[in-house]
Amino acid sequence: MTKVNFGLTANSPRVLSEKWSSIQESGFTVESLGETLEGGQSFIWNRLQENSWVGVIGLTILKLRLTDNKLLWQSSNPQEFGHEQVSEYLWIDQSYNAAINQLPWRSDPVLHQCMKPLTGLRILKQPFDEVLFYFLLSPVKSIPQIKETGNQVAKEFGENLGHGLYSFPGWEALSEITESKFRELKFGYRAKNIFGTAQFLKGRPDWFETVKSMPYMDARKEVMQLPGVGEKIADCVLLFGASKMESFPIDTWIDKVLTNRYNLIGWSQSQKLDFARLHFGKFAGLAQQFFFSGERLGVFDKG
DNA sequence: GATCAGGCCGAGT
DNA sequence: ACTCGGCCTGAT
Repeated sequence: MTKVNFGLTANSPRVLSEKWSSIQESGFTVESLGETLEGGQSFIWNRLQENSWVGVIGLTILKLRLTDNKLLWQSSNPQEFGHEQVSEYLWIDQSYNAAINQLPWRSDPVLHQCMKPLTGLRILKQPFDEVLFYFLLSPVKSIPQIKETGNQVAKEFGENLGHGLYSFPGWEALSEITESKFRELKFGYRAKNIFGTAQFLKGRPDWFETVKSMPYMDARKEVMQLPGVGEKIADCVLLFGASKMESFPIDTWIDKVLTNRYNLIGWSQSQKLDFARLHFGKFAGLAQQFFFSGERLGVFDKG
């Protein structure tokens, strides 16, 4: 295996290990890992090759590679972010299989059709604060645009980790930045939401942990008090950042699936949401991710 | 140059 | 409770 040199000095705490560590039977395929990392739930992953990716989680650079059904990883900080943290981040444990088992794919051909080509697709367990930031940036923007804007903020205000990689600055740092500065960074009308949220979070260091510990509906109500957070973004943030698997974000793609594939023509948004929660159950968010990736990959176009 | 995006919010029905 | 237009910016 080639040594991966990310340009860090030898005594840096964030130097990458030379060897790859491996996780057997991860359940991922190249397709499902790619969609998990790049399919709109996270904006910090970059594909290096067809089967390898690099991303920044907290202050850790993580590199992933899938070969021969084996998942390989390298962490820049294996003491703090090692096997256990990688497994948790990627939802590699038995609870994933249990979640898949609870989805109604056996009696739902639409869902089953989406799941088949994406075996192993996960909901990532990302840092809550970072997910909130990225999804506040997301309205009416494409994935590449969100990635680029977020990356610029990390570059300007985050920590330089080497290799052109930067950490998410955190809300404490963001709260020191003016709205007009955000507008210079092309946030557009999202600038006032990021600014307002940063001001709200200032002096509330426990807010994220508190919300995470709340039941889904309470947490949803709490998150929706933030400026720029409506139902859709609240559900994204809770699903991807707080492991609230009941969350079922309905964006335009999912709306299309519900309308066209489940024939909910003429149903209101709240009726569609009721249907989804009832039909898909407590892992509705996982079903949502299969739909999102399935629609993106065009599984419905093939008849 | 117009129009429209992976949404939110406030105003009006 | 639901519909509508405005909002920044960038891509067609």
